[in-house]
Amino acid sequence: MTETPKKIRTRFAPSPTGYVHIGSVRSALYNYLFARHNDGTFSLRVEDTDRTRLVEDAVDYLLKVFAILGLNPDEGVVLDERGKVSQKGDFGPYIQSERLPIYQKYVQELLDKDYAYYCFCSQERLQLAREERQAKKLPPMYDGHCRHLSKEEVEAKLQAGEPHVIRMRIPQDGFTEFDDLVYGHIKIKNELIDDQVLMKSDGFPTYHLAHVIDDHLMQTSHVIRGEEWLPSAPKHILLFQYFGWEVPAYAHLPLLLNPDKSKLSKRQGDVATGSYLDKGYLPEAILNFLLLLGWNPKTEEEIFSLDEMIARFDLSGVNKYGAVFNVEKLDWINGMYIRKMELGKLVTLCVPYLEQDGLLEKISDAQFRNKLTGENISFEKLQQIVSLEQERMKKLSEVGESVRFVFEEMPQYEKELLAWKKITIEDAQKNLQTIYDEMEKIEIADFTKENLSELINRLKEKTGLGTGELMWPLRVSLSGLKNSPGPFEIAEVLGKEKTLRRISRAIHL
RNA sequence: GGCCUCAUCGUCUAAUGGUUAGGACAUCAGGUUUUCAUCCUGGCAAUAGGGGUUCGAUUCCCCUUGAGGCUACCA
Repeated sequence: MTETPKKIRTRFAPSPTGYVHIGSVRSALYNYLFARHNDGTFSLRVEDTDRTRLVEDAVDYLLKVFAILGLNPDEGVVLDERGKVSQKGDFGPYIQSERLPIYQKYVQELLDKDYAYYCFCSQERLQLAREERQAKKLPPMYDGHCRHLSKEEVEAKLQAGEPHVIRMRIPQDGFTEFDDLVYGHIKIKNELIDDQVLMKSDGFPTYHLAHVIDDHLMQTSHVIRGEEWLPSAPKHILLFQYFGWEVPAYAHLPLLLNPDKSKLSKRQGDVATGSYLDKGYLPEAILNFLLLLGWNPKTEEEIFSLDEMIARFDLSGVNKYGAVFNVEKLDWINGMYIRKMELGKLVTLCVPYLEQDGLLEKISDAQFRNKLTGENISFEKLQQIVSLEQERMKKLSEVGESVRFVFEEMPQYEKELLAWKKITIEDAQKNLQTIYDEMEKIEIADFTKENLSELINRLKEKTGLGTGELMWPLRVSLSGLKNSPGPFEIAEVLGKEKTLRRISRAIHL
């Protein structure tokens, strides 16, 4: 008789605190990939038990970021067809603040079994006790003050309405151990585990209680979460045992680090996923980068589409040590994706950045207006403009600055820029005149980069001038820049009339 | 302080009880190119230290050192 293999169910359980930490996205990604790879379910549960840190609309924001990234949960808190936050699945509610009666029921069970007890200690007393223990160089754990209150005492205090919490009763001896899918066997002395608060005085559960109850009830098969939870995992194991429940598989993920190797934090850089998106990092590039921070495919491949990630991902490829979040590599990956991208899609993605930089105004999906000159621009023309930069961009936010010269009526630059190596400004202008005269003869319809290239080749032969002697001044006259795309491409995009106007201007500077 | 975890180029990482310790990013040099970018070629660059085990250790064990995490009625 063979058992049906257990359905793989993973979850991502964020707290709605207002922004989406890039490290959370990596955790979510690994959960997502693991579930997908195993034909399982990926769900999202909102952990809003800390009432003091709630931020309005945080869940809505988080789900939108996840939708952009393509990490939509199958179950739990999701965005419905109309883009509204809703819940889906058989194990709801998926928002912890809506599950209070459930936690109360189970914590009562713990109380009944004497695996938990009421604690009436004030915050001040706890603070003092902690300091005292620290002064004696003892671990700053709860001192067990309320551990042995009699039933009567507890009853009396409860009757009197004294504020209280419920703590977990940890065995004084023995060990708690478990096997982590990443870190291997973990074993810890019970005497070193604190009598953790399970239920706070406001009636909300702590993370520890809620995690165990929810992940049991929601049939989570694999808990994949950050390494910061490793030290408290034994408490969770113990709780599962207290309830008599099967312990899920745990996989703790190494932390993402600042350049100085401390835990990735706001102070030392950008940790808000939204700001990477705003800067023009592509969702697929962000995921690809995050994938490689802590996981490797055991081959030398580095660029993976989401489908490839799903096909390849497994927990055995996860590293044990933290990885520095190194933006240079992200830039490279992003550049790779931009270069590979279909031009039309790239244009669509660039439009908001061009609008933001005040270069472009969108009239319809196919019609735009150059805000600097008031001219109309077709989608096709915009494609030509963007293609000038496709190979050169690292992130979308750079597009405006690099193509601004195309939008301008006339680029502004110092005439000295026309000079190149031993070519003086006057030489450059003379060469430009030669080019101008030849270009003028080309029909508007034939004003293509191929024909222009041919033209310059002809001129080189005819005049004996070197490539750079013609190209450098031409490029500067058209772009006004020290570094820019090639002059033929620019000329084609500008068209004959504007090209000639710009050359003429350079000649008469 | 206590507990837990980790340790290969600057960074992300691969590899094996026997390799010239591999790849990528970054960097440097050269080529292509009017410039920058792309692209191509090449260079620099690592097993933290000390003990074991072993014919042989970067790999296995121990210690030291270093780094990080946790140590809340936050998650």
